[in-house]
Amino acid sequence: VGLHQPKRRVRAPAITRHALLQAAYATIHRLGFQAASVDDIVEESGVTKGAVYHHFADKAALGYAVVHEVVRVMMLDGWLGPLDEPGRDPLTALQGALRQRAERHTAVEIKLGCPLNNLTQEMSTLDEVMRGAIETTLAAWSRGFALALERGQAAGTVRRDVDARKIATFLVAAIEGSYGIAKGARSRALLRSNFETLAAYLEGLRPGSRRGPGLPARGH
Amino acid sequence: VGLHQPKRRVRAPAITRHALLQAAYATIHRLGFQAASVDDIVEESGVTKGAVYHHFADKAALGYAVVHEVVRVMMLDGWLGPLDEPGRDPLTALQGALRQRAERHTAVEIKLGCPLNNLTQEMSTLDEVMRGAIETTLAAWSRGFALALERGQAAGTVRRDVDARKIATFLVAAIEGSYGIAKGARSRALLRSNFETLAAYLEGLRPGSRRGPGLPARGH
Amino acid sequence: VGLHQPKRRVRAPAITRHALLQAAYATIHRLGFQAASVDDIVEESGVTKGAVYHHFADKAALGYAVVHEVVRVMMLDGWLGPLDEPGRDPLTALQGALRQRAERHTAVEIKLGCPLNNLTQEMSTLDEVMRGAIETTLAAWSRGFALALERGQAAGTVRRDVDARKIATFLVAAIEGSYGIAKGARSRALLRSNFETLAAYLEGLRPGSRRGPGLPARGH
Amino acid sequence: VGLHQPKRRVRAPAITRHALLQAAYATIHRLGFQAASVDDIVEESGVTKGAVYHHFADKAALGYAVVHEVVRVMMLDGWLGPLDEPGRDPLTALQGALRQRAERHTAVEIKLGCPLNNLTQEMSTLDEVMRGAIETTLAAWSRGFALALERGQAAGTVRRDVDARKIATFLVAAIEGSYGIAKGARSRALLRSNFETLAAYLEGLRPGSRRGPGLPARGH
DNA sequence: ACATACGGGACGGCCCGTTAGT
DNA sequence: ACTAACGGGCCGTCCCGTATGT
Repeated sequence: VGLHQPKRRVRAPAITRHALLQAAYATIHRLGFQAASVDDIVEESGVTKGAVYHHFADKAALGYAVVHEVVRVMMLDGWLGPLDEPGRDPLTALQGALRQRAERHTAVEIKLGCPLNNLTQEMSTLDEVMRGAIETTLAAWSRGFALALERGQAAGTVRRDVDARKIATFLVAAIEGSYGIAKGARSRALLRSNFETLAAYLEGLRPGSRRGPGLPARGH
Repeated sequence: VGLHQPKRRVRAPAITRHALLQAAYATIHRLGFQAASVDDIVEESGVTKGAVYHHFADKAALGYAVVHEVVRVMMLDGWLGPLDEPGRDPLTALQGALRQRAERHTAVEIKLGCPLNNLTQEMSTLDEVMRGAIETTLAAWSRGFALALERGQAAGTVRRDVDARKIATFLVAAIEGSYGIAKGARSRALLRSNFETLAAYLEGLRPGSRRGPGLPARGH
Repeated sequence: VGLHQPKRRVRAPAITRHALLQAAYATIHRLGFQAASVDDIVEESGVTKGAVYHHFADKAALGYAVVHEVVRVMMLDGWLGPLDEPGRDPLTALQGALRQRAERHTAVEIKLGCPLNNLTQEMSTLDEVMRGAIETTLAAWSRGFALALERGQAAGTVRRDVDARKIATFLVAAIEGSYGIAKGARSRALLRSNFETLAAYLEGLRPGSRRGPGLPARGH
Repeated sequence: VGLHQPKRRVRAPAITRHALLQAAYATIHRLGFQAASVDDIVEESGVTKGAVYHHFADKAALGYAVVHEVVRVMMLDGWLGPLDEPGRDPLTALQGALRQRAERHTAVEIKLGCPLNNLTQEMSTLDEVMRGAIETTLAAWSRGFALALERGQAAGTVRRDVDARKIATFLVAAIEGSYGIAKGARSRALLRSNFETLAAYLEGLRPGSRRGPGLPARGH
């Protein structure tokens, strides 16, 4: 009785910090930023509160770091990564990504929604710094799409009479909106349907396309 | 001594309830559901906390009522109302609504985002009942779009080879996504751009359309 | 088991507030403002934390109220009250008060020191509002002494060639200093000695006094 | 990766200890003992927390050392030093010191008060060991005054019919009280006024003094 | 139908001290 | 001798809900 051995004491700041970021990311994704208490994150990460406030000035700073170091990387890797594969035109790559996404997500992921979108709606009016971090991520994402489309235009795989940047921001909005609606309806079918519609829309961006930007064919 | 007269005593339950709903809506729109404390709402409404818990079981119940009685009505009136005007085909009506929206919103409204979208992302994983209220609203909205498109198809103003319901849900997602992105970037220009892209997309749904569902023309 | 009846619920705001002020005064006197935790005060008063933050905005506001409503009244009643007795010249009254004070204080009171002096030294650099409350009290105290001395000068019981206000502030300083030193040395003898010296000093303020403001005679 | 050079490594224990004491003194003077966190002192001193707990057992021990090695020396040097000058009688020396003090202090020093007095009121009920350190300092100070007065009595420059020790403790109390009141009122004028009154009082201690222990003359 | 006093329970954020490491 | 990661605990604040009273 009374023998509760002291904690691990491993002295590995980088690992501790990383564990903290991951736990914070997961908890915030699950509960939202405000509902995720520091104690929740502490429990999830296995480190102590003292460590949290050693590595981060306050809960907000932890949140910023999560956006910059976890969410941003995750989003850009996930959506811009597929566009970098050589030998594939951007439209095909994007369509492939959309198709994969809807299926690959677990049920809970669909239920939890896109972490970036969640944070945007919850926090961007409450914390200007976090909004900045979010905006930076959104801008990088959109710019990645725009650059890919412009490369496609230069290579002749994307119609040249469209505004690549405008389409890029629309894509981001439509993707986030789809995640958002699917979260609200808790429905993978909805996410899939919207991603299909978006893929069809992309089809219309190909140079030869007659009827133009695709429309979802009748009868599912 | 001890003489400090109490607040107004106006025994008007309906008025009190209405004031409460409006104040709750405004405060939740401004701060989010969790950050909006009951005391905030009390202050905004001018009534007292006793009145709140007389009319509503708890803060959650107040939130549900806000979704059902304020947000839902506001959304459906705003987006489905224009479709009911006689003599206008649904596509033109929708394009008109999109054009108006981007301009009519005040700067703070753009900053605050769409209340329904905010609530969806913030709350639908935290409160299943509220998610239900949200889903109901989203479904009604989407169904309104679908019905209008189908009427258009029957009337010959909308192409018949497209899935009206699928397009309807896509429209809802794209609209909400656009509000969300614009909120994150705090940019009316972004909202306008996306709504223009969406309007162009709708253009492609007209029967005679050559190039198909419109694309944003080059050069701003 | 598990039957712990709810608290009293007496609904007597004035009494609650008074209990809070008294408990806060006592706890702050005992521990100092910073070391007196709100929980200490809650425990001492018997009310709950919710009640504290209903009656006072924060801990600081409670502290201000203690200064204004407890400490100030206590100091002014204690030191200026004796000067109001009719038929006694101010010097005699003051000398009497000094004599009584040193003896009447309990050992713990001497150990705890003068609450006003404690707060002055602990808090007046940390909280400007509290310093204001303290300064107000000190000024009222000093002014009370000055007015009494001036009345004495008018009545012929106090020498007219001295600056009453200057002497008044000196008396306040000497009294507070004596409490402070006695607290540091935890010695009633020291408090008594200094009050005697001060009483002798006052003797020299009488009109006829030859050798002038008294000095402590040799040989205790 | 992971390359971020540690702080200066200067292996100079005596210097480190001295820097720590000075920083602790300054920080405690500024904020009080309790409000001065170890991290504050660490930042002010430029050393690290490890160094603090290498040189001192805990925060309290650092505080004791500050009293013994900084505050005590400073007080005794400042007030007893002037009395050691050869060829000056103690009363004149003390009057000179009083005159100088009020003027020489910077505005912030007056605002911060006498460190010994601050510590006395804040800490002597909370920490018995620190109270001991304080009492020792006060006793030495008082004894220094008493010895000087007794030397004056032997030399014929101070009246022999007064109790030197009693006057000495009174002087200490009046000085500390004056600092305390001036701090509370944030007023140099008040400190000056009291020191003048005290100087006049000392005048009455001279052997030939007619009117006796001086009183502040009328008119400013 | 409403007003206000109040109960109780978290939560964010220090803050002191320890210890693995150099 | 000194650094910095970390442990654990407490404190002020706020917040939701209840209950008494009008």
